[in-house]
Amino acid sequence: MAYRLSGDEVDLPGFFADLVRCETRLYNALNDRLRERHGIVTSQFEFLRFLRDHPGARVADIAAEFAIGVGATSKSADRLEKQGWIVRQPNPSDRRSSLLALTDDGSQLVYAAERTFTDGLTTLIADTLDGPSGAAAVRAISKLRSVLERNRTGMPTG
Amino acid sequence: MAYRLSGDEVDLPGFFADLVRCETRLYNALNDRLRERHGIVTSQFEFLRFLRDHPGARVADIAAEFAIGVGATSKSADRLEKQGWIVRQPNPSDRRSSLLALTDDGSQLVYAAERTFTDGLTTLIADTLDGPSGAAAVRAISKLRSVLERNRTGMPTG
DNA sequence: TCAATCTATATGCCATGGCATATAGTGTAG
DNA sequence: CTACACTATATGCCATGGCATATAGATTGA
Repeated sequence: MAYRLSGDEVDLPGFFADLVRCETRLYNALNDRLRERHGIVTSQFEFLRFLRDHPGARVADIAAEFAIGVGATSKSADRLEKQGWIVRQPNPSDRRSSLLALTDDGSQLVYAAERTFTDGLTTLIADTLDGPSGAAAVRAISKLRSVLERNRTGMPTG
Repeated sequence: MAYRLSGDEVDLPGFFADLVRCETRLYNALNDRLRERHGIVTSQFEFLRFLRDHPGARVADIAAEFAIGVGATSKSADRLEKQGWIVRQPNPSDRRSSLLALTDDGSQLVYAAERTFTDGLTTLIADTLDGPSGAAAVRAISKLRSVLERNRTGMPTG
């Protein structure tokens, strides 16, 4: 009996290990599919999809969303820009930053990759998350994310 | 209504995003604590802890556990060996491989770091996973991991 | 036994991210 | 208006992991 919570006991290290293993394997599996069919990996798909849903986002906005550093985000944007999928547009209200936006190519890529991504995810985990206990898990992870974001947990320095 | 599962609907892309965000932020936050107090990061702690719990594991065993490539695992072992935390012992039954084991220093490190790790995790997520819905989530993630491992989902090539 | 094949690991090259730092631009107190 | 602090991004160096390949050792079939 390692932990005493109010009424339920949870093996937190075990839960963390499971969470990380799931994330790693799903990321790897989706990378394979996206790389083969679209020449991108999952992190790039997520970046492009965020930009589709938040046009004009700045580097700092993307760093905050994914909890990675602004330096890494800037370099990631460089690579996507070099591929012709995004552009940096001047920010009229602050010349230190740029507004990022998808190009037409980038937009088409996101929509095509989104099908691959969603289909892959469905194949990989839909059955397992089926039923009320799966739905409960989905809600609990969503709540955990909210708490971590509210507390600004795990934001990299740079 | 994006997906129809038997009785429940789950936003799989949303779930995946939440899962990845939680993993990233928890990993980052634990990295901060472990780096400051012990000079290691979470992936190294997990490697060392696995070796404590599975003495004599080979590189391939560790790669399978963490769903990373054997090349990456070999290099990770190099670094831990250089720090004096693990040793490669000759494998009497197969001279291609080595049996990995903790040194005394490595063993002490694991035990000290384990306290930091567990305490950090408790601070970060125990409250949020409290109660029956948290316990349900823990079970569901555990089940998801089992399914992914059984299917050998997302094992890297090399 | 021995060639062919398979296996376990190591290594090289590349991509990515963290952290530290540099630089340009912004805001502010006086 | 100007010095000073602050902010947003870019860049350099390092660590890590993926993938391809190399190599030593094991295994197998004739």
